[in-house]
Amino acid sequence: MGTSKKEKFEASQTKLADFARALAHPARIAIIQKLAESKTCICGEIVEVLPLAQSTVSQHLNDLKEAGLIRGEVDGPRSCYCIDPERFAEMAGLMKEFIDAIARAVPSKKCC
Amino acid sequence: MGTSKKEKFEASQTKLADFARALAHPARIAIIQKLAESKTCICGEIVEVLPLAQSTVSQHLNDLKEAGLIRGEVDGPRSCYCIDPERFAEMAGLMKEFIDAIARAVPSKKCC
DNA sequence: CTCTCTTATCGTATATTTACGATATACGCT
DNA sequence: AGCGTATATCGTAAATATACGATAAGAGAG
Repeated sequence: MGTSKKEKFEASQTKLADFARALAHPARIAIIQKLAESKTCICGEIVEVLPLAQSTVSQHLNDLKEAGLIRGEVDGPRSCYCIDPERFAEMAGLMKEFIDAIARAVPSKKCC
Repeated sequence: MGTSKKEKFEASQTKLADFARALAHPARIAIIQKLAESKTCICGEIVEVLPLAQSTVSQHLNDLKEAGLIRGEVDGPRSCYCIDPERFAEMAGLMKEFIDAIARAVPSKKCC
């Protein structure tokens, strides 16, 4: 019964959760940071930086691609990954909106 | 070999990943939103809103507690959960910093 | 054409997450 | 003391995530 019941929630909540999920591993955080700071990126540079096997890094890259945060073009021997600016901005907006809404509501309260 | 190697990454990356992990499920997003909008919260109201069993909700609440985002005081039959303002602000700050740093670096680039 | 280099995919092992029902616990009330 | 209500915990099952080595696939060099 360990099936996730994400479809029972509001779309905005699921979308935000998916974004958070994509960031829920330090390797994926590191990958995004690395992609942001370097211009044209190949996978090799990323593998060198991370303390993980090449296949594992490739899997994390694929996770980020499925989440829509990065785009990757396979150019034969070396492939080019880069951040998808529109999608990232969309996700970032959702996250900030969420954070601000909570922060706005919370400080006015005394617990119990 | 499915052991997570989080200890091999930078502390800031791991911390951000942990925060994202806490938000990586729509139920936990919904719980935080509900806690923010209601004053003194008891678990019962949360269980009623979510499409999940009581024990599952309790588990999600515990996840959020372990992440430090909420505090919970067990008051016998009804317990009081509320958002931890300092911790939430800390996490929110980290997340915004990350997002802004990426957003600042990305738009100036043409991919490949 | 073959060799090499780079990245992706497959197969597999283990850990973690998600979920539920059943049970335990803790307090308030009569 | 015993009952009812609300929450937590336990036990368990299934799905997913994490990681690695081995292998495949694809382009360029010789």
